[in-house]
Amino acid sequence: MVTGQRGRPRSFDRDAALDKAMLAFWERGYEATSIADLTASLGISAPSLYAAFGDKRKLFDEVVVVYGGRYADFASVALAEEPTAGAAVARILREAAEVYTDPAHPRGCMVISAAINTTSEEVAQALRERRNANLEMFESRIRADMATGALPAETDARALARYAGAVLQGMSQQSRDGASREELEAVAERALLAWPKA
Amino acid sequence: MVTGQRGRPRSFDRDAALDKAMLAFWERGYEATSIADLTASLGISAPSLYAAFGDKRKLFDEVVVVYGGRYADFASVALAEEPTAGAAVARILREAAEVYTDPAHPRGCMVISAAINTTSEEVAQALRERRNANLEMFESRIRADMATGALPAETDARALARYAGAVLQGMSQQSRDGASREELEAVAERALLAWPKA
DNA sequence: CAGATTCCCTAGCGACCGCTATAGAATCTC
DNA sequence: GAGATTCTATAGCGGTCGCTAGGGAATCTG
Repeated sequence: MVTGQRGRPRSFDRDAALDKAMLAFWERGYEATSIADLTASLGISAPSLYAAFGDKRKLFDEVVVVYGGRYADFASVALAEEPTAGAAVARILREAAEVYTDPAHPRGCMVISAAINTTSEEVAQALRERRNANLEMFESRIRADMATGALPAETDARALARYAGAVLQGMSQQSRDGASREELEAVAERALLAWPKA
Repeated sequence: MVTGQRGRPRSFDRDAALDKAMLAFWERGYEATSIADLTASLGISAPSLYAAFGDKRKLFDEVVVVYGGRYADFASVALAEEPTAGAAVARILREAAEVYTDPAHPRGCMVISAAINTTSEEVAQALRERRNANLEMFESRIRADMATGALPAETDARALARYAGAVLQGMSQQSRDGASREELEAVAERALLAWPKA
């Protein structure tokens, strides 16, 4: 006996709705995106949204997971695939210039911009921890290079990781302030000139 | 005949209240700072606030002016005083590391962080224009250096200005994410290594 | 088909938002 | 002193916030 779904089936595509919610949160941020905005964007009513996703906070948490897998993994992929931290950061900055200005979705990085100035400290903290986790990914990759000699042994790994993170965050802001892909690519190339030589 | 003030005099210091409002907006941003927050911080009731400052938006506009004069002028001062754009940017990044982490006030730059993700597009636009005006200040100073030969004639002035702005914005974000003054100073020194040689 | 189940939407809850009508308190001019 | 003026706070306006009760609609099982 196959346990088929009982009762009336959901009349909308949950994954498609999640995508629309992601675009809304990405564009306007967590707090400025109201439930009314979301129900309008997703084309469903509030009770359907709550039945499918729990509440606004849980919906946002799901959105962050989807976003991370689709638009933020390029960083950890580059860190894993490239032979050195420097090559990985170079690839990440160049890809960021492209992703942050892709007209297919809102500008910049959602993890960076969606929970600035929110009254919900929990949400702000969740994204802050994600950003700091990315910094630590950078840092440990830099330390690995220091061990192999790809970076000088006296490198300040934490400071170098912060530098990469700061450039990324700055590029995200610049993209939302109107910078073009070409301008961001020039920023990336400029920033890479400061990377320490082996 | 001196036209003395008629009627009951104001019972609070308007400038001191403006300072307190600045700290509140700086800490939490424009939208997340409610009138109730402000009346609590300033120690006055809502009608007194409205009588003295007009409305929330006008109060914020005044706050931005005060903030600009007290915490953001260091950039234009450096651009005017230092002999080259490079020297000015070096001074600005180093001073930013200090100002952004000064325990006497909230972290980071209010112009950068106070109107991200606001439903009031007017306020967001006002600060965005301020940021872009700063970029243009950088750019024209860079062009001046190109004219005197302090920078190569083929320098991409706009891209270089964007780079300086991106690093500043990134440092502001990093400071709000917990970076120490020393870490930001290291980021500044790292960033300066990418500045073009004459 | 009947009955159970699960979805859908309308309507509206209490809380907070920015803002203000109103009236009393304090200080001026005369 | 009287009266005009301008401050003060209480109390509350209409609107939006996140969220949900309640009842009808659609699809399941048997």
